[in-house]
Amino acid sequence: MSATPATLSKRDQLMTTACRLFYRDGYRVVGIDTILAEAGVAKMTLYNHFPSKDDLIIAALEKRDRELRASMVATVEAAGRSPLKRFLAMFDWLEAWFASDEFKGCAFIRALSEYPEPEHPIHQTAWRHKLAVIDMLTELAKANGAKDPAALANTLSMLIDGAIVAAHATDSPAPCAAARTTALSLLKLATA
Amino acid sequence: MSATPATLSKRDQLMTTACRLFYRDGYRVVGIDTILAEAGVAKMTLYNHFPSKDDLIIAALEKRDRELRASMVATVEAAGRSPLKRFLAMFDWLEAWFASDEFKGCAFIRALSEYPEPEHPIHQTAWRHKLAVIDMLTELAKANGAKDPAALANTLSMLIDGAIVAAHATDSPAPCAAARTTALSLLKLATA
DNA sequence: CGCAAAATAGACAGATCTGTCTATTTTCTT
DNA sequence: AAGAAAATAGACAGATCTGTCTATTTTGCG
Repeated sequence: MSATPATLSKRDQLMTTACRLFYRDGYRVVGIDTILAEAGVAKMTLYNHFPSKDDLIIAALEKRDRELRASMVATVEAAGRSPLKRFLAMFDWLEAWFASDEFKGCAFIRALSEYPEPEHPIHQTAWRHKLAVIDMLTELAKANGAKDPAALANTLSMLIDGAIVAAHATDSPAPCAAARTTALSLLKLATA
Repeated sequence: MSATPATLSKRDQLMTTACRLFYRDGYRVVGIDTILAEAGVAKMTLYNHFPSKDDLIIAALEKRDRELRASMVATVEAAGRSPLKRFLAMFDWLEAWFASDEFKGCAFIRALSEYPEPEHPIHQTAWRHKLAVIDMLTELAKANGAKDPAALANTLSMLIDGAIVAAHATDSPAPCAAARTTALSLLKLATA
């Protein structure tokens, strides 16, 4: 059994920096050398851990997926036991994210955009994140008594993605309010 | 007054090819030389018409904006005078687009994604297209008696953007149906 | 301590990119 | 037909990119 190293492993340093730079600037525009310099890691260390830049991008996306969903879950859990409060907590989470300084839209939509071929591994990795979020929304819809939780979750996911795009495009958290109001209306319709 | 040339001007040949390749593959990944070779145009001709690649991208986006909106308007007009039919025609348009072979998501969302800085001219050009579509939706909402047409149009725009992302990610026109159903529900709510 | 594994710096290949320049040819207009 | 404007091919600069290789140093572990 391998002991946990006191300092972050080189692999983790690499992924943390890659995650940040890819999200801030883009996937194609950020070069390997920039990440290496900022992470303080040698090039061969990168290529010992990842076969190619694309694999690093995929690892960064998977890392971000884990972190974002853990953060969503934490916010939902903190909202208590009321299904409606838990449902609305997703939009609190969204609003806080939109208002944060680092917000630059959705890393996964942006990955889908930069790698538009459906067969591309990066494209598929990005979509898996959306599916995982839809699963979360389905659970919330179910807990709120929606008649077709999966259908509602799909629609909510679209609404949220549109809000993210609008918030990014306008550099404003305002679209969250419209999304929240609409989501509430749709939830009422789905339980009526 | 300049006579209209029988053949397409070099500028137009360039923009048509650029538009197609940028949409198919992406903005950063497509090089100038590729566009020039495919368009059959010399490099200096490009730089006599456009100061830089970014300006070509902006011109291509503006061209696509004009074409897409003209196509939307044509579909809406062809739907006749019934405000509801005209409203729903937008989703017919969307569905046909999703089902087309060339469909690769929204060129403007993808431009926002590749140029995530809000100050970037390409970012702003892309957002102007979304604003123009929201204007169209506002008119349709008004004609259908929505109490707050602008608010409904904003929400519909988000829903549509989310549907485009989902259709692109899954390479399937299915998300359009959910968007259409939801749009109808929201329209009813907005007029009640 | 001593060895094996991991990480290092840095050169390197080979390709690609945007944008510039020149000298020549084609095209359009009068 | 003549002159002006537009377009051409192609070389070129200078930067950047991913990925490989080597020789050396650092690190972790028994």
